[in-house]
Amino acid sequence: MIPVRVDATERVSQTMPTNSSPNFPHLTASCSNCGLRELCLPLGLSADKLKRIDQIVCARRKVGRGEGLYRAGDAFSAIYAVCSGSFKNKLVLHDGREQVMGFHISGDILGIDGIGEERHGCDAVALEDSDVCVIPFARVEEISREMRGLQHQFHQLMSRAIVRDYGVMLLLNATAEVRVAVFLLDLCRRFAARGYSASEFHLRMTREEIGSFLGLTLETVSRHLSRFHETKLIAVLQKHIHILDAPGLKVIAGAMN
Amino acid sequence: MIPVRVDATERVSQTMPTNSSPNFPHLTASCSNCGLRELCLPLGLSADKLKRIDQIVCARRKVGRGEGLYRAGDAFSAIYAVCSGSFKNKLVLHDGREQVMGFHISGDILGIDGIGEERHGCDAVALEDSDVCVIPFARVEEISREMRGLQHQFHQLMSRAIVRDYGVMLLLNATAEVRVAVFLLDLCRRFAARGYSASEFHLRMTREEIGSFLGLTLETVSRHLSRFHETKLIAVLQKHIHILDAPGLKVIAGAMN
DNA sequence: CGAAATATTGAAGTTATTCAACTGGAGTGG
DNA sequence: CCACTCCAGTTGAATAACTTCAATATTTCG
Repeated sequence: MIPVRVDATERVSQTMPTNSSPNFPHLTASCSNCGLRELCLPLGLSADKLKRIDQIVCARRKVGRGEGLYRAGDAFSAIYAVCSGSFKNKLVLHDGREQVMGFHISGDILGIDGIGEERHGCDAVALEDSDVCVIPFARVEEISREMRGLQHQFHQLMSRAIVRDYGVMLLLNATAEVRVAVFLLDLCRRFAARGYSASEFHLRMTREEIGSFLGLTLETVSRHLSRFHETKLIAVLQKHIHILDAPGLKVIAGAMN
Repeated sequence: MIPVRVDATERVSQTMPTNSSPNFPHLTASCSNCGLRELCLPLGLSADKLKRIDQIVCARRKVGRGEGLYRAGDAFSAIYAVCSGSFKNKLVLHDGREQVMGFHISGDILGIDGIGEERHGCDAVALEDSDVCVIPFARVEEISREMRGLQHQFHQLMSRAIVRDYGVMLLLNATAEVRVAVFLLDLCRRFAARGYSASEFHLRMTREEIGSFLGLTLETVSRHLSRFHETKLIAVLQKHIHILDAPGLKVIAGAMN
């Protein structure tokens, strides 16, 4: 099935898909029928193993735009798989400023930062109306003890989160131009992996949130987006982004690693 | 037992301790007798459970100063617990520059970034002659399936690595002065947790390596160390650091979170 | 519709980097 | 043992990059 370009607003606000395209998760809280299984926790598990972990998801939960899924300090009991929509992970600093630690879209797992201290280490806030699968962590550990496939998959998932963080650290030592370029390309890559258009998308986050994540001011983000627009690397219209010259962006981003 | 101030050179070059102080790991590759068990993988496990995981460590390995424990791209098969000495984790960028991702001392676990892709994601290089316990990862998973205590401990360890990375990301958005202050205080804290002096220590890494880690140039690191020296927050003599006014440093560092 | 939030753009100011000169130790070999 | 060299570190001056402050435009949402 060839992924078709779908308007971002349509795409993400559609909570009840009418087909079984891999782009759209079923509403049922069952991994074996979920369109996201190749991106999410069950990645790489065979069909019969999938059946066994269907019981891992305890419930679906809707989170409205701007609502929190969990907050820093909340007792940790479950991790969450994003089914639809998107989230930011953020920290509120002592002076009230907010630091964005990452953005998450469908297929991503949220909340593993809570395991270490038995409470969540940051806030997860929905950037739009979203759905998550609630996965009680005790159940992950329980089934992991019985199924080495799931156990290993979960370990890989945590390890990859660490490697991703390495990437963020690298990013934070690059110039503002490089940071913005890498940010855009990273979004492209993630959308593409989900069958969405990699060349055109809606930013669900504000310039301020992007800036916070990239360690820049919102003005700097805006300026570099404008510059990319001027140099015809992208077309920006508010939150609509159209990638016109991905190779060109990659040249800029390539200055990093 | 009150931790006594030990000269850093003495402390770290001493490979065969003569007592059973918690400061010094025994040479035997057995967790139940290891002085680091409260900092390392076995943290929180009861004595009888400790016995069961004694088999988890496969061997000890010595790594000479400047030698690599593993390199980015190496096939992943084991994680490592630092017994003595210290390491840097680094990435070599396409242009040959080196990016330091972190520093690790005794009790720290190295290599978990390799789980996700089955190969190591960065280089681990000894900053001085060091010893590690080699822990085959297959054995970690195997014993984890049988012992929920170890399983949970390992999950917490990975989760904490992620939270630590959050801290690094925060740090990289702070001013150079704050970064250097936080770096020093973090070293203090980690040394103190191991029973070493928190107020006086030897830096095993160069200014360039500190700068790389903190996202600063070596000159900027040097300048801020000098400024802290001038303002009597610390006394610097080459790689010897004496913390004179930890509260003062904390005030500066506090500007972060 | 109107208020509040978000985004853009310019100018001035601050901070860290770059380039460069110099100092001091550690290690080497005569 | 001393001279030599190399590497690490310090310090200064000029430059570049990002931030801050400010004004204005645009959009979103109640």
